[in-house]
Amino acid sequence: MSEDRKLDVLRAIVEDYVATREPVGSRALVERHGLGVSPATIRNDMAALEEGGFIVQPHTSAGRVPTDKGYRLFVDRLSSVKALSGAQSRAIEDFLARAVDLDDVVDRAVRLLAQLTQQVAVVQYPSLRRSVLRHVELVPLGERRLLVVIITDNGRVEQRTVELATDPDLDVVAVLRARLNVAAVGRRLAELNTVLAALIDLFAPDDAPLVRSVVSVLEETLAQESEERVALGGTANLARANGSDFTHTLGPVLEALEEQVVLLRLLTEMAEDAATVSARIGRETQHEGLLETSFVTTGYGGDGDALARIGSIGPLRMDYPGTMASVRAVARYLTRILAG
Amino acid sequence: MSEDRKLDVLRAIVEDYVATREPVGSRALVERHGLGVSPATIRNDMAALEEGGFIVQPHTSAGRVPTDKGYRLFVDRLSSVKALSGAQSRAIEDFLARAVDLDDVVDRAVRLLAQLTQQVAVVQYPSLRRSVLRHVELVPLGERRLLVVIITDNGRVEQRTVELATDPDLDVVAVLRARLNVAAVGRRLAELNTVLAALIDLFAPDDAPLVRSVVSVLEETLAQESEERVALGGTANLARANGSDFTHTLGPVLEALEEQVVLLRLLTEMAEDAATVSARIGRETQHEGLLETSFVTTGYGGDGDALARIGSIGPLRMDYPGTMASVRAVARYLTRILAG
DNA sequence: AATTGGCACTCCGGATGGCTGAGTGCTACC
DNA sequence: GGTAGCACTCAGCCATCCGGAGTGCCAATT
Repeated sequence: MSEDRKLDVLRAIVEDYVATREPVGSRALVERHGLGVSPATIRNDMAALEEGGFIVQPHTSAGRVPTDKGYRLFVDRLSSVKALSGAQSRAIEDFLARAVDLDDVVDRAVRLLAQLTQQVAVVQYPSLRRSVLRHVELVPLGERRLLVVIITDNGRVEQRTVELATDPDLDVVAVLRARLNVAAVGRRLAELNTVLAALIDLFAPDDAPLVRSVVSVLEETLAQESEERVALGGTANLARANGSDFTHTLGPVLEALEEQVVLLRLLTEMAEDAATVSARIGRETQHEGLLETSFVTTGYGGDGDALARIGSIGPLRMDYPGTMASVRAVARYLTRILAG
Repeated sequence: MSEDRKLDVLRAIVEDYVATREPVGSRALVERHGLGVSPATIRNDMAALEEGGFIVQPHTSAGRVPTDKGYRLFVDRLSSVKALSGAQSRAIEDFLARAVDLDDVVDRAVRLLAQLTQQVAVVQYPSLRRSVLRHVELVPLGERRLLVVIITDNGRVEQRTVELATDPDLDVVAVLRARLNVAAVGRRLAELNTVLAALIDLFAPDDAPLVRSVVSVLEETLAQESEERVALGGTANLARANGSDFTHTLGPVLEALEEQVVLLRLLTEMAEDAATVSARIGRETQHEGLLETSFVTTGYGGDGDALARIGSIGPLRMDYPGTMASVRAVARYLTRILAG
């Protein structure tokens, strides 16, 4: 009973099950794949695989179905990421390039990935903390209010209004704007706190309240944005007439998807993974609602370490190589667009 | 056979069916509501109602179920909008008041309404065209790019970058910024086009390309924003373990919800309705996927005519009075927050 | 003319039972 | 180790049956 063949059998089971959504038996296996042995032999191998926890039978005398562990082995050792066709690549790039602003880029990426994988797409907004400040703008709004606009190098714009005790002195605002920009532009937002603190001392005591307000709003915004946002799309694919994978377990899945916290936790965890394209399979997601679900993600927007992540969520029996290919492709073009 | 009793019967059928999700028969009807007549009498009334197209039986010898037309009559003549408890009102106001910016307000409103109605909530972003310009900011970004930021009185911020042929002259940018603000601030965005056109002639021919670029970006943004965006929440409520209303027709509904165009069309149509809280019931939505669905909306943010709309989507057999109450309540507080 | 009681009729939904076919595990054999 | 054969298991399907809820209609009552 060769080890190699056992792995071949597992691969074949995964592929067939993904394709047909039916438990796969020994006969079908030898017929559809060119393994040069008899069903009985395969049965022995399957018994061993079941022993190892890679496959199970839904009931006595049915075919076998991969377990989480089986898919995991498949992903880690038995599959390689497909390449997309040239036409597809061009279509992706083209579609993303039409975006008018960052929100639009994210929106398009979500729709695109949902379309490509026929699953749920998730795109995390580029992290404020890791991006580089390009400009800070202060706009007096009258009524003792000041608008603070933060612009980063990847096109993200964040705004807050500050309520002041008195109408601001326009000259002071101008000076503050200038100093802020000199001191902070070109720095990563994460390292901004120290720079900002030093700034306060440069102003006359009379102006301190204004400066302090603005600085604290900036700090708050940065702190708050460590809890990031994600965009979601393609939820309809979960219920697709075609693939009736969930039908009844669908509620919990939708609930999990609405809880951004859950997605964000997973995304952050996966950022630590060694592999460039990383996967969480079934119970690996550590979340009740996602038990029958896998999540494939990769980073984007980074030179070196990524700005944020993009991913696709689908049934346990998803087309892993295909999904990984799509996710990686969209991430690449996304990176290119944001850099350009 | 009194007309009044027939209507009472219809109301009772709707209420019972909404409560139990089971076709309701003549016996149950006389028992649960204090109609002082016998089941046989009710049967006659029901026959008449069926004749009129207000109810149907799913199959011979089952109870009756309201039709779209039946619900419509119920909504128009047989129900009145419930009032919310004081505690509920305070909770709503409180929750919305914590928002930090416009996006957050919208986000909170969606979550709140989804929670209140246990259905899908839809909030349209306040229209740019109807709001008043508060400030335009121009930020040179280097590399021949200029960021244009548009700020409206209700806190919405829109930004675009402009690609230029040459690096802009900073003095010209400053002048342009000043003139833009003088000319445009305080006006509704919809009337901006004419104002902007006049502006170009004030500049020297050398600067015309710059001015022209900025102006055309502004115009584009306004034009583009007539197709607005909506925020969605509570989709998980559709598949709630509790209410298995769709189970199998759920796919098309999710698809429809993802198509913002569909929702926007409905919202715009409903803005024309006379009633303050307006409803589209079943086929009235004119959309395949929403056949088994009703959509209850109302405007918000307006003094007089509304800035945008907010609404709730649920099964045909939703609690109309309750939903209408929640929608109206959230809209009111939303209006208050945006005005403040 | 409206209401009511009675009655025959319809039909859904769940329960029961038999059959089939796919698939397995095992054992004996190469 | 690989293979062939065989007995066994069990989900899924179909057909049948039955009870109950609910109706429509008619004749009797007020």
